[in-house]
Amino acid sequence: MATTEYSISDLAQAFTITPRTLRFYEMRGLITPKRHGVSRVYSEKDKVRLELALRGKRLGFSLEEIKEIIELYDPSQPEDPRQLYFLLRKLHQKRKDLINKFNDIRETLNAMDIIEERALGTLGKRQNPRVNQLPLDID
Amino acid sequence: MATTEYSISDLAQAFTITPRTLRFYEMRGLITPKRHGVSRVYSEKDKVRLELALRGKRLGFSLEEIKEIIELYDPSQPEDPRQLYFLLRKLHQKRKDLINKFNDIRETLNAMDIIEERALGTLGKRQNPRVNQLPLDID
DNA sequence: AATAGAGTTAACGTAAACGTCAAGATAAAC
DNA sequence: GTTTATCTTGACGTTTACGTTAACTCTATT
Repeated sequence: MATTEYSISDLAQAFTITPRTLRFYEMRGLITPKRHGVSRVYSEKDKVRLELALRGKRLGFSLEEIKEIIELYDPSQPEDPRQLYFLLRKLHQKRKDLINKFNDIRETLNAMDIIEERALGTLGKRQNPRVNQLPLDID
Repeated sequence: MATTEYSISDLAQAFTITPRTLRFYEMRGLITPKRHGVSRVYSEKDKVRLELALRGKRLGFSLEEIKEIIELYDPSQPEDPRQLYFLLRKLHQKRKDLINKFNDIRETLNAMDIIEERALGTLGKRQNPRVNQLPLDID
């Protein structure tokens, strides 16, 4: 397996962010690439963490919250059951956060449906109500 | 009907924000309460707009984006069909934004499921996989 | 050997979204 | 009629999440 590695500008281009963002995320402890001499070398795992970070950002999480979420993904499984239980509790907490956001989305979409119907009504048109508001493959 | 009205601190307490936030949102054009003398008086409609704003904030929208969303809700229906079509296009755009966020949530939840299963596996437990990750009353 | 290209740290700048005084107006309560 | 509470408008401060030079280093050519 060809353990792929990336330079800072590789990742920056791939995700249309700037190198500065990657250095900043590193400063905040989100990603910690190894170094080749002084230059940063990003692994596939680092890339995954970056993806997670950017998803979190799109959802409005702070970098601190994102760091907590990312740390859940750490494949270095702890042996200590207490740490595992701690992980599970954190997991459930973050799941709640996400479900709350999901509900916010749903309510906003519902309200938008009403607006659309009203607008369509004013336009004198008619159409099948409440369709395609969410992708249907929810699970 | 008892057209309910609210003071700035009424709304602040109700939503656990500060008056400063309400004044700031007004400055940015999100809410425009009428005045009793010099004091702000918030209507039921203003309250609704505030709820929308806070939902948008929880989802990570900027105040500018939130303003756009809120304006969609304006019950003063335009007569001009071109404006209505414009409204409909905007509506679809915002829906897309929301659906993107929804997909981000779903992917994060899926990844969390995997982590949980791994942790439970390490704990030597077993359980019904992939349940209760989202509220079931999606529509 | 000089030049270009990509990387580095350090430091200051900035936009967004408020927080935090300060100083005054106003209305209600005593 | 004066304290008390609540409001107002500035105006400056703060945190987050980067942007933007600046000054250097290090290979990699040419």
